[in-house]
Amino acid sequence: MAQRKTGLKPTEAELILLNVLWKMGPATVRQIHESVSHTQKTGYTTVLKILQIMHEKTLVIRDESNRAHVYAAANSEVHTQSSLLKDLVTKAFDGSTSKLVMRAIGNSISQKEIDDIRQLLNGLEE
Amino acid sequence: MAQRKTGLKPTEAELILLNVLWKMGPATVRQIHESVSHTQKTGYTTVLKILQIMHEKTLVIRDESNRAHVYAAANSEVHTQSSLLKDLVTKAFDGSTSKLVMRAIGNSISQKEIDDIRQLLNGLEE
DNA sequence: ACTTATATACGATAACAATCGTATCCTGTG
DNA sequence: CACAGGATACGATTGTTATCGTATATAAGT
Repeated sequence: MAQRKTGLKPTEAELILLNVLWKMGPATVRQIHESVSHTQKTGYTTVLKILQIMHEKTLVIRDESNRAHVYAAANSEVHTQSSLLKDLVTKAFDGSTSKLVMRAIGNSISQKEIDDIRQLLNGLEE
Repeated sequence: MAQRKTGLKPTEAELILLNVLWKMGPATVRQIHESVSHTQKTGYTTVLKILQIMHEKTLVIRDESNRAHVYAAANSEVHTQSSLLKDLVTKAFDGSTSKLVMRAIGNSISQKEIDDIRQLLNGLEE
């Protein structure tokens, strides 16, 4: 029931690694594992394996010119965020972005965040 | 790497069934399957099985007083939506709700939706 | 050249998700 | 009361995710 073809959604663990790559930029497995091990207790080869799988899925690209391969996210953070949001909108919000937005806002949000959003709305209108 | 204890996230298939229950209210397996089979080609016993699992996970409650058990969502749509959003915010938006909101709005949204959101922001401010 | 440290590759495993087939169990009707 | 229709229960199967252990390869010192 999951799509394998186009528009593949990163799994839980994959998303964690992508976040690291977006923050750090291209990095070796060792660097990625180092970074991730602050919060996760996952082993080195596990991270390696996940990255290899992500490579097959083309979620990351890698430079193999050096012995220690250098991995980088294949898609931008923005692109991936949009994709995940779109997925959630269709599956849990009846396809309505505004429903999602209003639910998100309703949850809890600061005055500054409200201002930021209003600002964005103004910018959108022309 | 998934939490089993509290705050359990419905899976793909489970979310589809929850959506049906939210729309229809309490329903039997047959009714649910009927409704879902318009868009999914899933079998009757599959739906039954998923509902049984959801019952174990307490995602649904059921009334067994009649032969055909009557299932109902254990949590409200709003509650579940909020929970899913919170999950996504922490995993893909660095914990920032406004980042998520702005990304969602940036995606594509109609004038009416913009108005709706602005309305809500105004209401929030006192 | 040998050894050591470090990389990747590969295969196995356990948990979970999704899907059914089959068995079993009511229950209303003739 | 027997039985046919329809409901739940119970595995079994397949695919995916996450996790490692072990094997193998390679580069750098000594």
